[in-house]
Amino acid sequence: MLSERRLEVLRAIVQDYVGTEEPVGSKALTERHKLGVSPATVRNDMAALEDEGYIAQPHTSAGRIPTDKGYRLFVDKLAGVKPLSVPERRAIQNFLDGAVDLDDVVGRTVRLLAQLTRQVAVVQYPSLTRSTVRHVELLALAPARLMLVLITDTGRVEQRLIDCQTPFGETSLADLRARLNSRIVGRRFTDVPQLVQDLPESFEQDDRATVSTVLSVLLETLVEETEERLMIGGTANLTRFGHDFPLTIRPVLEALEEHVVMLKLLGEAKDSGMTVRIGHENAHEGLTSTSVVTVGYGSGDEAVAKLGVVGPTRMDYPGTMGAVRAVARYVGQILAES
Amino acid sequence: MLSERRLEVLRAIVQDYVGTEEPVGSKALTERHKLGVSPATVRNDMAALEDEGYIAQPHTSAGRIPTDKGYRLFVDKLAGVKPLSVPERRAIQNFLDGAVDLDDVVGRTVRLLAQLTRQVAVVQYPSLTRSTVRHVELLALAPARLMLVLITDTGRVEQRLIDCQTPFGETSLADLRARLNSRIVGRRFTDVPQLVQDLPESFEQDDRATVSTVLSVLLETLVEETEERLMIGGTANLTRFGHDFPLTIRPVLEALEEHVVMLKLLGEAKDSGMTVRIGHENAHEGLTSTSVVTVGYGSGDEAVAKLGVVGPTRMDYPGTMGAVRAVARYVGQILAES
DNA sequence: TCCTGGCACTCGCACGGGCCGAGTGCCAGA
DNA sequence: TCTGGCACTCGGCCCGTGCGAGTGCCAGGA
Repeated sequence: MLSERRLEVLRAIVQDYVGTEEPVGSKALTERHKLGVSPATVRNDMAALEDEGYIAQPHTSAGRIPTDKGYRLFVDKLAGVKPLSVPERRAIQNFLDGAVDLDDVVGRTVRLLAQLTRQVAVVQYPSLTRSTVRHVELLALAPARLMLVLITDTGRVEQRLIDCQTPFGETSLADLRARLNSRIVGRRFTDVPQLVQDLPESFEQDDRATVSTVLSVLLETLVEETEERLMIGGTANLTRFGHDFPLTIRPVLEALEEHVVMLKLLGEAKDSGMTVRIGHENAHEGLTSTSVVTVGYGSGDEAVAKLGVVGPTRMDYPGTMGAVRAVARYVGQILAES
Repeated sequence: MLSERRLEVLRAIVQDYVGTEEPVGSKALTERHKLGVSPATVRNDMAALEDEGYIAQPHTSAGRIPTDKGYRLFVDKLAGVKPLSVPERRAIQNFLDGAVDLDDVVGRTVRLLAQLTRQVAVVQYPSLTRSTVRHVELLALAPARLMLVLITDTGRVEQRLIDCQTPFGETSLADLRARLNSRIVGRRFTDVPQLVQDLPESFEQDDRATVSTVLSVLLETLVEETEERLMIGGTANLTRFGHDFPLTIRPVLEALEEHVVMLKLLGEAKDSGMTVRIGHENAHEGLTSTSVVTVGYGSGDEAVAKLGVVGPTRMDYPGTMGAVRAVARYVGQILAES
């Protein structure tokens, strides 16, 4: 177990390195922090910390920098979450209050997070897995061509074109529309499949094929709808990443563009509370030199989606965590109001 | 006026520089291109080209690189549009054919363009100013609560909730729906206002207020719908930009994130035909070291939106223009089919 | 008039040596 | 267990040098 002072040394190293972006040596440490001991003592402590794998030397005769493991210890034991200042909180609220619809809320949140943390912001759209069906509409565009319109309780609308093999009569259409709506309106997406399972059987032989087609398109649409979307912003902040540019940020940009990757990343985080994944803790290869801070947000007590930031492992963890948490809270409030 | 050969020299310089990314000298030029003259002659030509401002030397005793003006001449007079190969065309078609809805079409287009050109792709959603109404649906969610669903010929769907002061009967609703559709289906957004102007008068006194409300929401939606959106992708390609990294790409990333800026940029381009803006020809400051190749696309002969790529001024113009044009054509086809 | 070969010149860049200094590990003493 | 001292390491910086690509100019020839 590390002594109290050694932890203090580690904290000082992390803080200094985050501030200066340069390896920190024993002498500089004693000058900037009131550790109450001499550089020589600090050197011994540093050697111990290095043995344990918390810090490392880029090259002999250079200062130390924290390892992923070092940051992990820092985040878990040494750092708190730095609350935002009152003006910052007020600014967040003002900025988010101006949003007019869901897209706008998410867009503003992304910009806000990116600006506050000076890092890349990732905001997931509220998930629809818990959504319900508000209405299903079926329109005949042509004798053998239907349009299916699905309206969700979150206000989203999806439409699909359906080509049928055989023409579908107006009365059959009205019938199907009515039966569909009476069965699934107000029900959750996940419940729909079994609710409509036996529907084709109750139709005339001639219409069954078409009904089945319509149902399969409907189920497909529901599945697609529950697919999660996200918005990303602040990528320009990647330019403040490090010195060895192209190599570092290229994979990050690539990962960010693959929304699937990012969604998986968010999915791996805890549903409630804040998650910090540091460097190699991130499964995706392109993100092993980044840290990801995420938190769930929601209109009630349940988290409906997640948001967070992606930045260099050398980031200001307390400040970032504070900003992420604060933004998540305010977004939750906004969603609850609307 | 520049002689034929000097133009040829300029073309050779542009081609070599685009290929190697290094200043090109007179000797290398004569070796790689069959100019039929000696390096000394080429040197004289280069001096003349430099006097005219078409090429420049990064430093004395280095080769020449084209200036923005040089690229401009190259694009206008010396370069054609390089058609894509048959396999490439087939790949485009296959890739785009898999799209299920408008978002998917745009998303696939962005990825395709980014991959083909290895640059940043920008695709504007089909603008609705020239769009026509495919269908309007009115649903009663509650006695005094309606939902308006607007479907456009480009496949976009918008919905709005409408709270009425007085309940609106099912028959009136069906009536309004039918009359609305018969008047505006197939008509342009811009024509809709005058087409529905006198509609309230033909309804019972009791229903007029509601009809007016519905109409005003519809018109509002049409206006909002014409607001333009865009999707951007392939930003990872920025890492292949140049040598002096952070400074170059930071402003570009910032400009790309400001969709307003990009929309303005697209708006400045010609509506029909291809537009190439080189370096300082771009009004936005962050993009003065980039070239932007854009072209309109649409389902018919009219362009409904634009797409293009943003890359370094040192780009393969013929190839890029070919890819942009081809993608625009196929996207147009896809939109026309659906 | 235009092209060509030749020649002297310029200058960026890569290479190598030497110096400096920050930082280290170790050790003996308090 | 902490401290001061000391020798050592090694990366970064500065500088001088040599190389070579590239240039401009000029005189001669088609």
